[in-house]
Formats: sequence, C-alpha cells, structure tokens
Amino acid sequence: MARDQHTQPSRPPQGGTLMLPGTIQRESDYATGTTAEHKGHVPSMFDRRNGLDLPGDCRGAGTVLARIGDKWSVLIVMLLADGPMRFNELKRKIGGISQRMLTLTLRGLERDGLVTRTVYATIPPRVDYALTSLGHSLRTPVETLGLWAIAHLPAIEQARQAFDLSSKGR
Amino acid sequence: MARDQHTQPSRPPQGGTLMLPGTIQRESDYATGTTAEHKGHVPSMFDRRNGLDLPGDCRGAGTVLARIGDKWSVLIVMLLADGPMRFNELKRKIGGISQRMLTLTLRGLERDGLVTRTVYATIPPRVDYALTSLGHSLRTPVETLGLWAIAHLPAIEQARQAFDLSSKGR
DNA sequence: CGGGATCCCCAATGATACTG
DNA sequence: CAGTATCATTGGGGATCCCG
Repeated sequence: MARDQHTQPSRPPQGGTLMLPGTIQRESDYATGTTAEHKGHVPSMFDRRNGLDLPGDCRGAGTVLARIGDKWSVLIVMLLADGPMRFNELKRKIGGISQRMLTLTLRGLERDGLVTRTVYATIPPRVDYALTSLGHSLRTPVETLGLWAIAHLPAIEQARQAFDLSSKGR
Repeated sequence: MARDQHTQPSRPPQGGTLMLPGTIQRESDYATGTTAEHKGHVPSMFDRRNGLDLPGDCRGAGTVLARIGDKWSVLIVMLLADGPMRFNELKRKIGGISQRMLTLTLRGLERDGLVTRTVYATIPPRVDYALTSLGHSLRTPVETLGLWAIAHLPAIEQARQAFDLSSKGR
C-alpha cells in the first residue's frame, strides 16, 4: 500500500496487510497472547501484531483496516457524518444491530479516536456520539471505496452471474 | 508480545474478521434470512447484508465491500499486483493462510471477476492466478484506504493508549 | 501440485435479563 | 435511556486425508 512510493524492483515485501484478531476486545485480549505459533514457524508476512517483518507501518495498518472491514464501524461513521447522534438513535437507524454490538463497536471507534462519547448526566441519561476530526477524515477513503464498489457493481454482478452459470452442473 | 508457543491449543491469527456473508455464496443464499426482520420491519437503511448506506444505489455495494473487508482478499489482490502467481506461491507468500481459505478466497475473487484462474494441464498441474483489469482497478481505492491508515496510525495508536490508560481500573 | 470433502473448534454475534 | 452481564448459537476457518 504505502510503499508504492518507493517503487521496488522485483519482489518487494508485498504490502498486504490486514489482520484483525477481534474487533474490539477489551484490554485483556490485546495483551493476552492469543498468538501461539504452532509448531514450526509462521512465515507470514504479517506475523500477528508483533511479527516485525514488514516495513513497520504496514503492520499497524492492518489493525486499522480491520476496523474498516467491520461493517458496523463503517456504517456508524457514515451515519455520524451528518452530526452527533444518540445511542438509540443510532440503533434505530441501523436497524439490524444488537445493542451489544452497537456498544462494542462504538467503544472501539472511541478507543481509536474516531468518535467521541458525551454523557449528559440527566434523567433519563443521554449519550451523544460524534465524529472526531479523525473520524471525519476517514470518510473520504471509505467513500472512495464505496464509489468504486458502486461504479463496478454492474461488472461484478455480471461476472458473478457468468461464473455461477458456468459452474452450474459442477 | 505474548508469544507462548507452548500451552494452549492456541489459535493462529484465526482472524475472524468481518462480516463476509460467506465469501462465495450464491444469490439464492441472500434470501436465507438468518435474521428475519421479524415483526415491525426495521427501518434499516441497509436491508440486512447491505453494508454501506451511500445514497441510492448502494444496495449491492455492501456485497462488494464485504470482499474488501476480507483480509485475505485484499492481501491477495495486493500480491497479484506484481504479476501472476501460482497457488502455492501465493500460499507461501501469505504465510498464515490455510489451503482451504486460499482456495475459497480465490474462488470468490474469481467469481467477482477480480482475478483469473488459468490451469495448465501439465503434470504436476499448474494453476496461475492473475488480476483482471477490474482487479487492478481495485488497487487504487484499497491503497487509498491503506494510505489513510498509515497516515493516521500514530494518531490512532496514541488514542488507543490514552483510552486504555484511562480505563485502567475498570 | 492444486484442491475437494470432512471434522471440529472457538471467536464473533445475537438474544435476553438486569441495573443505574 | 444507555449499558453491562450471561448464555446460546453459528459459521468462519484451521487441520486432515485423499484424489486427479
């Protein structure tokens, strides 16, 4: 991804990079070595979070991209783009999310500094979630991806149909 | 890092990760309402499998983004960017992927018209995978995202530390 | 070598109940 | 309203064995 800046001749340490052990997980998980290499080695280019074999930034990037891979995260960011929103407001808007997941996802976004959580000590309680500037900056790249998806959707659906058709009897 | 290579059956980067409805499923599967929107049909903006809420034609976008959310898909696309590659070559490069997942992912990418699969009837058999032009076009948006991730990684990690720190005693 | 078929486990989510 | 705590479910994905 980024290393394109310094072109590489032949077989560059590819840059792929995603890996997400779990979406949000609390403290416990991060520290815990969920790892455990199995026997031998894992010649992975992205050896879990501490692999240390890629140009540094790529590794961490995976952690970040992981959040983007999460459908709820993206959705929430998009929804908050129009302004702050309350917990249940978000829940209603999204529609298919469970209270639990909404909470977890918001926590993750908050942890990453993408959204802020403001609690109003009123009765009943009120909590507002809003995008931080960092959160707003994420919109562009995400929308770029969204636009690509929309732009190529026809081609992809066509490819799918063709593929499914040709593999009919198999 | 907690690298307890011993104890615990431990799990590799079994990365569960995002939604991926099923990587390859066919259209018919969509109907499978695991989440039947019971009763008062939720006013969800994205009818179940749909992910984004971009205006209008975002219907199938979610399906497409699902593939991007898949860590293996992205990785493979990035790897193939440099040219065609054979099955085991990919497997080795990626390192942490199981044969099964590689096959499944490649099938999905092929189905979506992002990569081509060329079989050489030799002995032993040889199969080359290469990006289609569509696949190549995906690199840009993905890299955009990657660049964002890398660019904001410091800020995010900082936010994480701060967050984790403040929620210490909890 | 590439990859289909199986078995099985566990992280990710949903559903439900309870509290401030 | 906004969460937190639990329990139950599932399907993603690793490990294996086998075949062309």
